[in-house]
Amino acid sequence: MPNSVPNIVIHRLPFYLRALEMMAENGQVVTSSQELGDRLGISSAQIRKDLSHFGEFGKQGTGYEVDYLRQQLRRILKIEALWGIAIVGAGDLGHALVNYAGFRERNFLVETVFDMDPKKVGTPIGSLKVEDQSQMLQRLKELDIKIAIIAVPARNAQTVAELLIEGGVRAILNYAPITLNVPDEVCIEYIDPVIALQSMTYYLERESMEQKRAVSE
Amino acid sequence: MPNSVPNIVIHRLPFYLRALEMMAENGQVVTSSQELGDRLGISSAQIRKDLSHFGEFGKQGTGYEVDYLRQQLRRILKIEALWGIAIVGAGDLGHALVNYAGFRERNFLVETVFDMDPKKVGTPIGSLKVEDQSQMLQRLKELDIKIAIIAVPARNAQTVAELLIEGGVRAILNYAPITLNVPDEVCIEYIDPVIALQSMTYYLERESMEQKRAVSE
DNA sequence: TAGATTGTTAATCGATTAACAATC
DNA sequence: TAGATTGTTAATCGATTAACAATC
Repeated sequence: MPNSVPNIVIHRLPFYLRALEMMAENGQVVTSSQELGDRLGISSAQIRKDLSHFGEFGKQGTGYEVDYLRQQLRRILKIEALWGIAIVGAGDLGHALVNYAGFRERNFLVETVFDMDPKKVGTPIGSLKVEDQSQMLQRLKELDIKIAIIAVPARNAQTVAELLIEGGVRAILNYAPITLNVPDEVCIEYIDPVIALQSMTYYLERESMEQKRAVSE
Repeated sequence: MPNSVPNIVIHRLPFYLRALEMMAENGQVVTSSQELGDRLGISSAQIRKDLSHFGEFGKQGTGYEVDYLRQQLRRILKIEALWGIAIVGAGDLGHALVNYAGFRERNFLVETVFDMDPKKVGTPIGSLKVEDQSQMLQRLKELDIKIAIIAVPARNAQTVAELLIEGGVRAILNYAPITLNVPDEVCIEYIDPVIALQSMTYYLERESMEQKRAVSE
């Protein structure tokens, strides 16, 4: 794949888009790499460089039209049309995810939610009903689902991932606190709040006299 | 700050730790940079290099003692003792976070949860009661809270962040879909599932005949 | 025209990796 | 001893930034 765009650039584009969406909401018509950079804590040069991988979207002297750049970024990220997603795991987290309005607002539609616990199967969450995980393979194919979110305990996550992939899923957002093994052609992203906290405590000082007692093991 | 460890290295350490915790659970006594790397999809050289910023933890010929390296990483990340955290926002997400057992298991204790909605104040979540956001400043100081999680709508997030910082918070995990402006000395990490999804769709193909219709604006 | 800002180049900076002596 | 694996060096690779001609 010659001249492929660096992954790190792709990961910044959604942040550019998010800032542009907000500007558009506020009725702002044009912006500049300088302004975007200030908002996002990124240099203006980096923003121009990143965008230059995909074409020329601005005008010298004036900057970028918010609406146009927003449309272009949506096209580049392939999020102009709706993507259906499946959620696996109907615990507290699964519930919160199914009910999260931000997916629909930003063109992702939660089409189905699965759980392996017979007591949960059939119970309603929002407008959906929890489906049986044993039917997952078949249902994923029926619905032509390409994106899934894993919200099951760590010990089940690898098995679930394999089942998802067998069912045709090509992008996985994994909330289980474990690194998964997936083929190269499958995209995977991780969300683990504890990992995020742990990389901040490094920078904190333990200053208080009375340290809180550690959990005994 | 001479010779400071790159931020990207700090961000990998929690993943090393998470893998080691799992090995320890399985009763594994020693590991190698090779094995850790294979598990995490990272080169063995990178793992050795990362660790070398902090000292020598292995033995030539045999590798690393799982338990020892785990202890050292906990010390480096300053997570040997318990950290108290506050959660702001008692919606679906706030609920899921307060009830998430993974915090306690990994040495973070949710000490309090706030909301600005009078109807939510006083209601129980797990063993906590939702507190009034107007009391937040005072309560943060009383409890000596250094770490907080923002789980409020985007439009309120900046104000909440400023209040948290005024209350002494030095590390913020922000779930609101907006980039926040905080002073240099405050750590901030972001979790936005939609951003994670959007950087995966770039790599997906729109192959199906019938594209799902986009949301109209 | 004067001022502003883009897109792009080249230089700089930083991170990753290959390789290997040291040594368990 | 032979095999394995560390910690570290130097080379490579890639990303960021400064600077500026082009031009709106």
